[in-house]
Amino acid sequence: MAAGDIATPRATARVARGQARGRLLDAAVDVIRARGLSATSVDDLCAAAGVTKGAFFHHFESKEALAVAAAQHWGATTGAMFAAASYHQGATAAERVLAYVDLRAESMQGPPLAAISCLAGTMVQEAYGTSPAVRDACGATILDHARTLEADLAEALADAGNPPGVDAPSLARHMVAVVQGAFVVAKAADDPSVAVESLVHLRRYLALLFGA
Amino acid sequence: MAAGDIATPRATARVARGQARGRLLDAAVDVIRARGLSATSVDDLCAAAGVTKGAFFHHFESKEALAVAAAQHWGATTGAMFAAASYHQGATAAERVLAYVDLRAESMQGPPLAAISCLAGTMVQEAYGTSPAVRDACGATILDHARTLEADLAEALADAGNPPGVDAPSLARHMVAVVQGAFVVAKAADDPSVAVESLVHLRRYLALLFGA
DNA sequence: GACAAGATACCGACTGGTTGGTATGTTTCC
DNA sequence: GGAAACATACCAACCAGTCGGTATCTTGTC
Repeated sequence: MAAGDIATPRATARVARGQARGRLLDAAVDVIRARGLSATSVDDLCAAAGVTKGAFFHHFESKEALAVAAAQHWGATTGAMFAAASYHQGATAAERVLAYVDLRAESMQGPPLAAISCLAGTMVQEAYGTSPAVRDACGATILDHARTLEADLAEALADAGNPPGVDAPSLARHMVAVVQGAFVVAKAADDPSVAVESLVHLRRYLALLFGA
Repeated sequence: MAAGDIATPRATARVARGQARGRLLDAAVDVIRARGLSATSVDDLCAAAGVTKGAFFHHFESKEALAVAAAQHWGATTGAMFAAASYHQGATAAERVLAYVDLRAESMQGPPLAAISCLAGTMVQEAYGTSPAVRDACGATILDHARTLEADLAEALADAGNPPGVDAPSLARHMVAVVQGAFVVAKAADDPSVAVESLVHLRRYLALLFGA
């Protein structure tokens, strides 16, 4: 651009320098969650992020590397959200666990169906047979989240006299399994309310365990 | 081939005439379950079925049409299997429901992880944002299966005095949700035993509902 | 604080391979 | 002999990834 030119706006909206990586990760979460990993092209991602292909491959060495980073980004984002949530303020462990289930149920009621899904859960099924790196990243995200539930579960079970055959780690994994399954049947029925119904059953199961 | 030539064996194994459609459907179930729909190419499917591309597009007008047919084929195959299963012979409705859960748990223990998944559940997540026809076919398969559980559930709940807030249709959908979620976390953990654990929790929930 | 020099961030045309799909020819069965 | 069931060659679009180049920032030196 010569010295005296007026600032010429670009035809395509472009993004400020230094933001490409973050915008690509955010766009990846949105687009991959809605359309799946292999149905999403690198060009799709670039268009959604307002970034060029050059920027994409400057920050990520491959589409697979972006997927791994997106899974970790998803885990960090949602992890921070759950860590800051108010369900931790319940007086008893059982109350905190049930409030967590309520929170998850609430978050399934507002947004459109395409948005109420888990990036890690969606990608782990797709990547299981094709990309060990993506599978590992998604698996770690899901199991890390399950682990954050274990302490309250162990305490709540102890308060209930430790019902035989029930342990906190497997119960935590069951809780995330129900959430993931709820996403699947919600898409099957094309109706978020069936996901909420499933969480109501999960809540009842937990209440029965804690109350008995 | 001139008249007089000896029967020349083909380099690639080819399949008897009239079997192409069935072999393609079977191959689709296997390959798509393992690698996902959009990661599976038409050529992959043809190779797995021992069939040429000409045969593929003779029987299916598009890859999407094959996916729809595969979802229906999956529903018919598994539907027949469950209809013929021995869990229907339980004396009480509660016993039949619990025996169904046991059957599903057993079927998660033998085969390799890639094989213990649901075609419809895997595809519905992937196709939700890209192909309404595939989504509908998968959704119908999943919800049809849930409906086959409703009669026993309604009877078992009635035997238990109809616990308040619990209805058979939503409980049936919850059961299939847990199964679908179990598949997801099994892949996340790369370990089928976490899927079985989840079914144990489902069984306990049902037993608590029926016994109270 | 000016300036050279290297490093980082980004651009976009291009490429080789793959994809879903087609056009047309051949075989088999009734 | 005609229709259904294939087979083969082919195509245009798309895809992940490359590469030579440019713009901006950082750092060391005086």
